[in-house]
Amino acid sequence: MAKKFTSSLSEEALLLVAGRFAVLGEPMRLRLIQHLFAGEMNVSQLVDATGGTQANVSRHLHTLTAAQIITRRKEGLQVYYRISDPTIPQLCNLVCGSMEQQLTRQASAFGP
Amino acid sequence: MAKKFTSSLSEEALLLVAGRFAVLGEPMRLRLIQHLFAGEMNVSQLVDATGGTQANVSRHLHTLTAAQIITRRKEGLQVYYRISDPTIPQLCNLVCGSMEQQLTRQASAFGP
DNA sequence: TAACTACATGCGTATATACTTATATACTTG
DNA sequence: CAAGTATATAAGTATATACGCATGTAGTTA
Repeated sequence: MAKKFTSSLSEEALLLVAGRFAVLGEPMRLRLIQHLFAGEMNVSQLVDATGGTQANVSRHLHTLTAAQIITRRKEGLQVYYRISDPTIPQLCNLVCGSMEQQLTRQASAFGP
Repeated sequence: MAKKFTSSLSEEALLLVAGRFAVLGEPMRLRLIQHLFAGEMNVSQLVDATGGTQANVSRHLHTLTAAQIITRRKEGLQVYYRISDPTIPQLCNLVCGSMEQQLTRQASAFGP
């Protein structure tokens, strides 16, 4: 059984969890993740898809890889990345739904 | 039906989602959230519980309130905060479980 | 081997933000 | 009203990090 965050956690574990949230807290990284939901892509494809510079995309991919959110697969000259952590889509959808609900509720405060 | 992050999202929505992750990406804020899982607490109690300064705790509580993760209830001289977004515990536990699994897998790479 | 392509990385700069100190505000009580 | 308490905020500093530019490295092809 997995240890639950809600029932007290060591400071060290808390820092790890915060680190993971922080990794997901950058728009460019989230953009990369979003594109990777469609399936495996190489760096050039991600550069085109996101409109970022090659250097910046590469760096963020490194960060995501270090966080074990995505994995690297080298094929000749290209490097393909894909999402390796199955909780990432759940996580994103959970947040997305929560945000939508918040905004809907706020919007309804201005009328029916 | 809530819009899913996994099926393409507007840039604006993506920024909002990133912002929420970023809010959860600070250790002190996560520490406050963790203590609030036990129930409603006022600022002084949170200062004691976390060991932070009053000013810093107050600022982070403001950030969490702005993100609609917690709500403020003023009672006389004290201000009580509590978690208002029900997805927060789910979110934290999801990440926590994922981290644990990662580390367990890594640990097992060093032998049985 | 030379030239080329895809990706990674070192370094500098700009910017965001966490934290501290000091002070302000809001409420209570004498 | 004065003094005290709980919380918020303003201003300054320190630090982290995202980004751009330049360059390095790995692999391919001529």
